[in-house]
Amino acid sequence: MNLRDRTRQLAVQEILDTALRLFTEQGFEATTIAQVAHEAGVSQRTLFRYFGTKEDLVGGAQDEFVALVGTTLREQPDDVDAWTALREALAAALSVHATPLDALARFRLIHTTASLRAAYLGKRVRLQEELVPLVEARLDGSVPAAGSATTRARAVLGTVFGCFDAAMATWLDHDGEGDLLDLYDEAVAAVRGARA
Amino acid sequence: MNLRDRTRQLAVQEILDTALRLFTEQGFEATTIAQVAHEAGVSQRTLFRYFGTKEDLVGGAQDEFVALVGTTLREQPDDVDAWTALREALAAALSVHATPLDALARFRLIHTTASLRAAYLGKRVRLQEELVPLVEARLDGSVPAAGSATTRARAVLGTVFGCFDAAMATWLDHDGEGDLLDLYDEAVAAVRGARA
DNA sequence: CGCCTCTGTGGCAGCGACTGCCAACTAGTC
DNA sequence: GACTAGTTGGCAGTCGCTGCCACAGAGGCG
Repeated sequence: MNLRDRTRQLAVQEILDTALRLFTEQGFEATTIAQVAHEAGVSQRTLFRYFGTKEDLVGGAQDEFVALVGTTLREQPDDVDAWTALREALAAALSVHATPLDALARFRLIHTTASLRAAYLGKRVRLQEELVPLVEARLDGSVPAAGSATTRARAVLGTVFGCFDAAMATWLDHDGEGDLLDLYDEAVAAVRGARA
Repeated sequence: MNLRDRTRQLAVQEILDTALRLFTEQGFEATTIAQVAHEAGVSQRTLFRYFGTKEDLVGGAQDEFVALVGTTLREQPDDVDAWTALREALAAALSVHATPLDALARFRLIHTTASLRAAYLGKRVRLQEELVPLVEARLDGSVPAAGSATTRARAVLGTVFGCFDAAMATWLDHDGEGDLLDLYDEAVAAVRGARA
């Protein structure tokens, strides 16, 4: 790896750390880009070259999350149904967070800041649309169903992510105690009923 | 009603019409607030006094929608279960749109513009949180369920709105043909199975 | 080792959304 | 008809974000 690449990676990490620190200390809105750039030791212009928007300073990890859901879903065997495959994808994506404590801080920041939450939701919606064909291929064909396959796939995706949000909200309410995936299972069970 | 109030209402309508026209003609991002204000015959400052953000120029109807879902849900008889009550609330909220054509244009604009979509999703998430206690009171208590009532209520809400999004996406794909509520029923059926 | 090239960086000016402040105006009141 | 109070508009300023250009330093070459 080049010297250039190494220094750049160092700068990126420094920016991310500084940003998360300042955002949690004094709030997202109250922190200016100029402040983050200055304290991280880079120019404002460079900061915007690395991260396109202020929200990306927090949501960078979310991009990995989104990407991982997609790749994991693709890797599932063909005979796994949509619900199971999506659950596996969420589980895999959640495992990227090194420490749950870091995840808690980051998720809470996103959850409590309007603009961050909006940015996150926007990315998620885009992910959902990407996954539609993948889910469509896994729909249970044994039971004749009404409506187009696309609508049904979208409904499954909306439900999965809706239940994931429900689990996340409760998880944050309880300060990250308990397993997020267990809460997700509870949420899905509440909607679909207990099944094998 | 005062003369003041009347002229103000007139100005508001003029601004809304101008905004929707310009947004659909040349796109949301490509249209500046200055342009809308000028063509509507008011100052920029006044425009921002009426509408806090650029997104509100489109999403104003969404606010009614959101409010109507809440009030309708509250008005449902106590013995109506959560799913049915929420369906009724959505149906009532959808009926506010005078012409489906206007609704189509507005929904499509929101659906295809990233920032508008993010703003809409943010508002909806807030609505969901408001509705949690109302749904919680309507959860089916006849079957013992795992997990906290709050989580289950959030899951139901997430699913309902997730399915609504699925229906909306398909509805927009088909240029607004068919009944949105029928599509919603299809989506819910795909998730929960056909029930009485 | 010295030179050259080329990528990456920083500064600057500028745009657009949005806000606070103040002055001018005018609808409502007595 | 004058006074008051709420409305409006303009101005300046902040903040996120972008295009442009000059410069420095890293990587490749003889």
